[in-house]
Amino acid sequence: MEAYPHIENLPCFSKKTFLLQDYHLKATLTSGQAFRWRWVEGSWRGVIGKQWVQLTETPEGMEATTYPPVSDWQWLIHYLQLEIPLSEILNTFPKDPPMQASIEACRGLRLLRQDPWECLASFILSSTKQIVQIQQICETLCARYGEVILPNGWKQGPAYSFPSAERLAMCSEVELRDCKMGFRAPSLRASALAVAEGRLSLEDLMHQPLEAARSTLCQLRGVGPKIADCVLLFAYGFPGAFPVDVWVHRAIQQLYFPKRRQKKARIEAFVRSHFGPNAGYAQQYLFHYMRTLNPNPSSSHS
DNA sequence: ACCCAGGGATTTT
DNA sequence: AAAATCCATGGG
Repeated sequence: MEAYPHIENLPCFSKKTFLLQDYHLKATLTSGQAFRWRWVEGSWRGVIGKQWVQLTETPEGMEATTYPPVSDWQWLIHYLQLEIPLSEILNTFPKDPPMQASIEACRGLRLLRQDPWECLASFILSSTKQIVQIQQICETLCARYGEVILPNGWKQGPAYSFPSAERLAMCSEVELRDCKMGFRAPSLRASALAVAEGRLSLEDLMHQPLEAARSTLCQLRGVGPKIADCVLLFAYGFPGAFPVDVWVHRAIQQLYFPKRRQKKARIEAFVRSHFGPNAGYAQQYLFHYMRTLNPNPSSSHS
C-alpha cells in the first residue's frame, strides 16, 4: 500500500486570478443562457469546450482553475466577456423606469460568448422546457455522448464535454429520445447531421448580417425565431438579437403596458424600436429582473 | 382556430 | 395525495 499516489499521476491544474469590476457572476451563469454551470462547495463549476473550469469569487475578483492546464487564458476571457465596456452598454439602454430597475436588480450581468454548436443544440432542447429540465437533458446527453474531461470533475462523477455534432449525428432518434428530450430528438438529430455533413456552417453565420443569419437558423427543424435569437445572442453576440420568451413578453406587457393587454404584433413592434443598439443585452436584464421579481409564473397571470 | 407531443420539478387544489 | 402548471415549435 502506498500512502500517496505517484506525483506524476496527480491531475495538474492551472490557476489564475482575475480582477473584476461590475461582474455579477451568479446572474451571468444562472440566467438561462448556459445550462451546465453548477454551484459546488462555494464555487461555480462548468465545462467550456474541452476545459473543466472552476470559478471562485474573491474580494477583488475571481480565481479560475482549469484542467487540463493552460498558459493562455484568452478563451476564458472571451467566454465570460471579461473585457467588454459594460457601463457603455448599459448607458445605451432606454432611460425608463423598467430598464433602470432592471439595471439596479442585476448590474454586472453579462452575455456569455458560447460555442455555437453547444448553444444551438441546447436551445433546440429548450423549447417547451423549463431551465431545470434543460439542465437535466444536457447533463444526460453529455454523460452519454460527451468525452471525459476530468474523472472527478463534479462533486461526484466525471466532467464531460458537450458532445460534438459529429458524435450526435451518429445517434439514432431512439437513443436521443432516451435522453428525455421527447419530440425534440428529430430536430437535434437533423441539425447535428446538417453540421456534420457540412450543409450548415456555423462559422459562416458569424460573418453574416443579423437577418441572414437568423433566416438560416430558422430553416432548421425545431428552430423558430425565439431559439434562433438565443443562438445569435449567446453564441455570436449579435447585439440586436432579441429573443422574446414568455418571461420577456410578460415583462414588456406588465412593465410597459400595465393598463391594457397588447396584441403580439404590437409587442413585437415595440421591442424592435424601443431598446436601442444593445437590445439583446437589455432583454437579458429584463429577463433576469422579471424572474427575480416573480420566480413562480403560475401565480402571476393577469 | 385548436390540440397534441416529453417530462418532472414546482405549485395549487 | 392528486391535479394542474410550466415552456415554444411543428404538425395534423
